[in-house]
Order: sequence, then structure tokens, then C-alpha cells
Amino acid sequence: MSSEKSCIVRHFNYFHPVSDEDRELLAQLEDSATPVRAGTILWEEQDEAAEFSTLKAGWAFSYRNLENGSRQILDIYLPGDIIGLREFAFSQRLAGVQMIEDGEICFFPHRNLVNIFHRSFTLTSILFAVASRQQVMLTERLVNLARRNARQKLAHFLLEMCQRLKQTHGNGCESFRLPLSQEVLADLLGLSTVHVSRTFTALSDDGLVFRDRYNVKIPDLEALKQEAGFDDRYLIENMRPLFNGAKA
Amino acid sequence: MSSEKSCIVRHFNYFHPVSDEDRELLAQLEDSATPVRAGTILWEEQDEAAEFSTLKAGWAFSYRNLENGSRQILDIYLPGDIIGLREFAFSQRLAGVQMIEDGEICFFPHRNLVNIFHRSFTLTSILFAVASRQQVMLTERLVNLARRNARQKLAHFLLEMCQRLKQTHGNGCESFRLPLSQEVLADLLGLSTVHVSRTFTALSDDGLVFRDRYNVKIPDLEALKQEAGFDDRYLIENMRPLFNGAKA
DNA sequence: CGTGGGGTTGATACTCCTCAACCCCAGTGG
DNA sequence: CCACTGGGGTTGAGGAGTATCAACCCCACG
Repeated sequence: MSSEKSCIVRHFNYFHPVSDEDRELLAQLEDSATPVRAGTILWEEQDEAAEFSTLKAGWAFSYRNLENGSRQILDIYLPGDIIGLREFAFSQRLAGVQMIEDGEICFFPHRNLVNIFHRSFTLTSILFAVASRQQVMLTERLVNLARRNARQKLAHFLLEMCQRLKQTHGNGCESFRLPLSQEVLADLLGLSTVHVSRTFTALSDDGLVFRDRYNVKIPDLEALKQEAGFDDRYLIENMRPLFNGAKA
Repeated sequence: MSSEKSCIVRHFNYFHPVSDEDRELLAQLEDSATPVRAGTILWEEQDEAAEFSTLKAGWAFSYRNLENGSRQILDIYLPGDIIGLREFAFSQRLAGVQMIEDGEICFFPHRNLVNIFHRSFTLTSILFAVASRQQVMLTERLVNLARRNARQKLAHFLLEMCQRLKQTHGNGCESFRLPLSQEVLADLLGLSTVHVSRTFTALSDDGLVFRDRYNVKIPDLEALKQEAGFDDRYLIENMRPLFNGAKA
């Protein structure tokens, strides 16, 4: 299971078991994994968009550069995540993607996606679920950016990350590694780096979050959830009922 | 074409021509249109999610209510739009939906979506494209909320709406109807109603936007696009290349 | 003719930004 | 082994942008 041939299967299995046949189909359609160094830009805005990719190892993020020189980070991608589904209906990239750490990625041409639609009902449903989940996460981030103050934004983001890490890598939330500089956090949360720093010290003064380099400690999870207005339901999808009722 | 039997086909045709066979399939799977009054709540957060719906007539919006009493509006839906795709992988609604004006909607059970995956490759691809487009629009709104000031937020939103209206209903942008109160605009843009009012008067003083009740006039489109940092590429999807290359 | 929803305007307060100085530390070359 | 350098982070002072509260206006509607 850990040395899975396909990049994507591990991620898919989280949604629904993948048959051997489907597993074979996936392996056949995706390109082989290639290593990428930290800082590498996988693609930039306005590049041609003809494939998506899956992260086999390492972290990455997608971003938009604005007219005024600022940058908005849109997603953080963890190992197993699918990158670039967004542009399926477009011929150009609408956001750039950059590696945060060394890693490995597989490319998967859009036209092969269409092959999946032809050949596997299960994989199609899973892909749709992945897109659905991404949209829901985006929605939650939108609310976070629009309606919460710096303290809540930061707390909410940390909780989202530790929940995601828990789901896919089994870490706990009390203490986890978060290899993001305060600049990245600022661009992610729509804040200045200065204010991110201040917010961390404020949260630390209140005993809610302790950050040392890339290590984050959350001693009282419930207290922080309260502070952030965090409700993890948006990260807990469940598509089994759909499958159960629909085979007929 | 205007008196289309299916709610959804008109929307789909915008992405790719729909065959008679597919047209029949859709008609068969969706429930019949039912009229709904302005203000009706189609569903609320945490309701069971087992279907999505298509707007045949009227405007609607989706929203999230926050702990602190504020409300964030997530999307504005126009006639022809699909509502609730977001929750495909979830068993609960994550956002409520309310009608802005009298209209008509069709419901479409999730499990029928799965039937489409089984039976029509073209419709599956279009559905995926619709999800893709929705995600892209959400992304652009996220950037708008996170990185722009009130003036730009409002300008950007007005431009997005008039572009969408142009695409689906053939209006021009110089003058169009926008049946949204300043309270709705505030909840949409993450502002207070007071500041929305001030921003309108500021834009009007500068000759960029004139609003009278629900009518909006934009005398100089280019000037406003400049002001807002608006680039319409995110609204102009194009999935034809995909189809052309993938049939084999 | 009163009532209420929607919008405008003014005064004040708070959140977060910007600029600038400074610190810490790891890596590099002499 | 030490001095230099640069990236990342912290702290302070001042200012921009937007929120909040409150009063008021307008007008459609019963």
C-alpha cells in the first residue's frame, strides 16, 4: 500500500475502494513520477493547460499574482492531492503552482481523464467527489478570508491543516510539522507578514498556539476550535450512501 | 430552444452541443419544474443533501451563517445555473440557498447523476466542466475578497455579473438589471452595508458606476475594468479542444 | 397617514497595513 | 575560526481603510 504503483490510487482509496481493474487503468493513463526540487514552479498563470498532476511526495501551493504586486495563495497541496483539476474546462492555467519542498509528481493529461469517463464509472464518481471536496474547501477558505479577523484566520488555517494531515498521514494535532514561512502564511491569509508574526505571538501569549520554526503545537484543540469558529464537517466527506443506492 | 423541456440542457449547450439522446436522458432523470417565491429557502446548512437543482427562472444565492452572526454569500445563481454540485461528496448541505426573486427550479437526485456517469460520456464531461467553471469562479471571488479594497471588490463583482449576464442572456454591460440590495452586496463582498453605500457614491462621483434602484450603468467599461483589475478570462472557458482530441 | 425597508451621512473606534529598525541564525568564503 | 551576508522573524510608530453606532431621508405600501 505504501509503495503503490499509481500516484493517485492512494488518494482515491480514501473516498472509495478501487478495484484492481481500475487500478490498472489509472496506472496506464498516468505518466511516471518525476522528482522536483523545492521552489520549482510546475506551471505559471496563462501556461497552456492540458494536464493535471498528482503529488506523490512533498508539499506544493497554487497562487495568483495580482496587478498590484501582491500574491494570493489559493491552496496548499499535500502528498496524494490532485493539482490542476480546476482548469479542466479551460485551455489556460488560471493559477501558478510551486513546490514548497522537494517531492515527486505525476502528470495526467486531460484527455486521459476523458478516457476514465468512458471506461470506469467508479473512478468517474471518485473524481467528481474529489472536485466536490476541493470546491467545499475553497468555500470554507473564502468564508475564512472574508469574515474573520487575523487571529481567527490563522487559527482556522492551522486547524484545517492538522485535520488534513491527520486524515491522510495519521499525525495528531497536538504537534505537527508545517513547513510554511510567515510570508507564505501571509499570502495565504490575506495578511501582511508583520501581522502574521504579531498574531502568532498573541496566540502564544494566550497559550493557544506555539510555533517554533516549522513545528506547531496546539495544547488545547477545543479551545482553538472555539476561537476560530472551526467546524470540521467540511473536511469529512462521505460518498458511500451514493454508491449504495445507485448501482441499479 | 427557449421552451426547452429540460431545465439543464440550455446551460449544457453552452459548453458543448447536446445530442437528442442525451437530451432525452436528462429530461428523464430530472424532476419537473416547480415554481418558488422570492425569499424561499430551498435548503439550509446541515439539511440532508441528496439532490442538486437547476434554476429554470429567477435568481438565487447560497450562503453560510457564521458563529458571530454575520452571513457570507457564496454564489449568485442565474437562470440556467446548477445549484448544489458542491455537496456531491457530502451527505449534508454545507451552505443554505435562498431565492432572490420568484422563479422555477428542477431537482435532480445525486443518484441520477451517477446514472449519467454510466450512460453518457458527453454529459459527464460537461458536468465536470461545470464543476470546473464553478471552482474557477470561486477562486476568483476568493482573490477578490482577500486582496482588493472595497472599491475594487464592488467594481469587480459588477463586472463579473454583467459578463455572466451577457454570456447567458445577451444583455450588454452598459446598463443592466441587478436585483440585489446593498445588504446582499455587503454580505457578498465582506463589507458593511454602510460602506457599500459609500463606495457606490464614490464610484458614482468618479463617473464609473451609476446605480438607481436595481439598474446599474457602466458608461466606460474599460475604465472600470482597469480600476478593478478585472480580467474576464476566468469566465471564458473552452473545453472543445478536449473533445476534439479524445474521441479515439 | 403611519410604517418599515432600504439607503445616506456623520462621528468615532478598531483592525490591520506600511515603513523602518533591529535581531537571530545558518551558510559561505577568507 | 571568524566575519560577512541574507533570509526569516520581531517590535515600534504612524496611518489607511473599514466597522459600528446613530440619526435621518425617501418612498412604496397597507
